Amino acid sequence: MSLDRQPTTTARRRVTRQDVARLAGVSVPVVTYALNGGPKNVSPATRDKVLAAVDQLGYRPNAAARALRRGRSELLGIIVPNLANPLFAALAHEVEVAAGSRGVTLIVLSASPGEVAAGLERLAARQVDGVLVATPVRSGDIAAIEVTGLPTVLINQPGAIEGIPAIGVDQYGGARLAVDHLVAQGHRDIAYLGPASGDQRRHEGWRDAMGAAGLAPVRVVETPFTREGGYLAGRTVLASTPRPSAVFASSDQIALGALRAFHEAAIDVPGDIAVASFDDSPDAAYAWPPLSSVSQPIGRMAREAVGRLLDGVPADGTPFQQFPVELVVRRSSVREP
Amino acid sequence: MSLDRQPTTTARRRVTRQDVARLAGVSVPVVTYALNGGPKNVSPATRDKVLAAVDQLGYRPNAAARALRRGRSELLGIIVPNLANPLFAALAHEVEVAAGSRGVTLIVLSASPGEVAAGLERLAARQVDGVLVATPVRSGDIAAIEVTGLPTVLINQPGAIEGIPAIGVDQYGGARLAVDHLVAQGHRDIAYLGPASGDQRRHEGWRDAMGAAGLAPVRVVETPFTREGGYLAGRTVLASTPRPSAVFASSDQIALGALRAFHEAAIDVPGDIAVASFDDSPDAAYAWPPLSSVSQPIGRMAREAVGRLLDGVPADGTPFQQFPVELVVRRSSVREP
DNA sequence: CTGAAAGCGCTAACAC
DNA sequence: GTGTTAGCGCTTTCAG
Repeated sequence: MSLDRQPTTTARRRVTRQDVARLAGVSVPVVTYALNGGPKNVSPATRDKVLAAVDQLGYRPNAAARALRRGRSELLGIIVPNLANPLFAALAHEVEVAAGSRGVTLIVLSASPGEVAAGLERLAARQVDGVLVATPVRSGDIAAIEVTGLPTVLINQPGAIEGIPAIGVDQYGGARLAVDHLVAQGHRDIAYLGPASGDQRRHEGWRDAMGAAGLAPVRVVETPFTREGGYLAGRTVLASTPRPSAVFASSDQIALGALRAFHEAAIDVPGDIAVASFDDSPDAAYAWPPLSSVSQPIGRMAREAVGRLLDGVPADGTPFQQFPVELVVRRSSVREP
Repeated sequence: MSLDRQPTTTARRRVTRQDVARLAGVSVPVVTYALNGGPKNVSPATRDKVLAAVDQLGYRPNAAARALRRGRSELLGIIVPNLANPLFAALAHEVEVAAGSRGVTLIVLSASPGEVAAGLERLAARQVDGVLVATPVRSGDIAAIEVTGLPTVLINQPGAIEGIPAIGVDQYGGARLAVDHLVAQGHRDIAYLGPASGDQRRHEGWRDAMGAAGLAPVRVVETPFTREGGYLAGRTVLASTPRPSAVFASSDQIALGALRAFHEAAIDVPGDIAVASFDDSPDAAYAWPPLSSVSQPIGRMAREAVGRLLDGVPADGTPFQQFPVELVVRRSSVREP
């Protein structure tokens, strides 16, 4: 008899729509209508009563129940290679903000290229409404995307793959921009630091920019997109004879690593070696010297991706939605910035 | 009559335990038992049948339904001030990995100090099993933590607050470590760069280290924990007369900004000004010169936090679980590293 | 404008 | 070892 007492001031345990309905003196569905602006209208008076009850009880709707019933979770997932990489941290941050402003919550998953499919499975089980994949996908992952049936947008990839929509920049054009700039600074011997096999548009951009300037694209130092890799690549560059007068690093992380190698060897940048790179991640401006880098409009891309995932792909949408890049010139590539 | 046909090879739309049970020729609960190692045992033969059916249909359990039923979501939340800050990116990454290895998924929320309570509400609505709060909490947030009733662990805070358990390092001791080191290098005039009002243990550590060395702790340049703030603080330091011979930056981000200001003014580090800082975030080692910094065992703290959230606080646990810090000495504070 | 009833997919008693 | 039953909290027909 004392079991179903309802406290009048504060909530004790889990408060449900039941409790709110009881306190407001209405039925459960009416609470839904009032709260959701639901499928039905509610008289202002009832609405106020409900809202008051919600307030008084500290009622908080149960997202799991709602997701189960509606089949949508208001959850978005993002798969990144590594959140500790400033570029992906910035991307995740922008996506989180964009999603949050629409009442949607973000799940972050770290997954290296081999783990993308597994990540998609986990997100699908979570009933997310859509997924943003920033880890480079392999062919097997495309199958996983299709199997899960999740709305998916690729980002930070060379382009759309087998019909999966993608958002990104013209990586080839961006790389040419950077290398053209180095050429314009008078450099004739420009090394490429980065991945060189597979679908590497930045590598191709370097190669063609060199070719277009009548230069031989022969200096390639292969390295993954990491600071550590960049450091080793930088040392390799220093060990080569003759030393190139400039390097194009295919990511800021690589450039940062190379910069460290150059500093340790007391090589002046840009005096002895000029450096340009790609991504313009937040740390590029605070490197020393500040890095000239090809900037991607991460914020805009994040908002667009969230929009596409939540509102559906525009019917007339091209599979690959391309955003403009811009070369931000800083000290690392010019004497007088 | 053709409506309930079940495809024999691949799943078409949403596959449920129903479908699996039907195909395996068992009842629904048995599927649960087999999949979960459930409350009941299942004969190996049945188990195999079930697993085969799961495989064949591409069945994926619905996490929303499970969460609704069990009252646990296998979801953890983390609230950070800004994911774009490398320290918090590293923290979130470690937490994600630790959670993932236990089958738990991570929700990331960016929230500045004023938004923590709102973030907690959102996470509570999501039925998360626990929350890690890395954004500095204010008194009002404690109430929110209590109202939501969520298992919460504070991290990156001065200590436990009003009984909310916390994980972290001895910020005061870490700061003293860094400043003592600068003193040992012969510096007598060491400026403090960072927040100085409120509960700022790092500031106190600097002050007391100075006092212990018989030096006057008079040089304070207030700045928030950002690169931009550090840059301005660095310029302020350069404008002061006489110029201090060393600075203790209360975070790496501040140090990075100051470093930039010093470079722009062609001030040699550590020759003209030595620098030491706090956090040892991933970018500290790749700054130039590499930053001497007080290192926090982020990975260990992340794993511990996840453990506490998932397994409950050990009964004998102290409210503030302290991890050791370590000063990593790099070039920024010594002539010969 | 409001209410009664059904069910989303899963798990946990409780039988058999 | 396996099946039956009930219900988590919410939304949605469908009646009134």
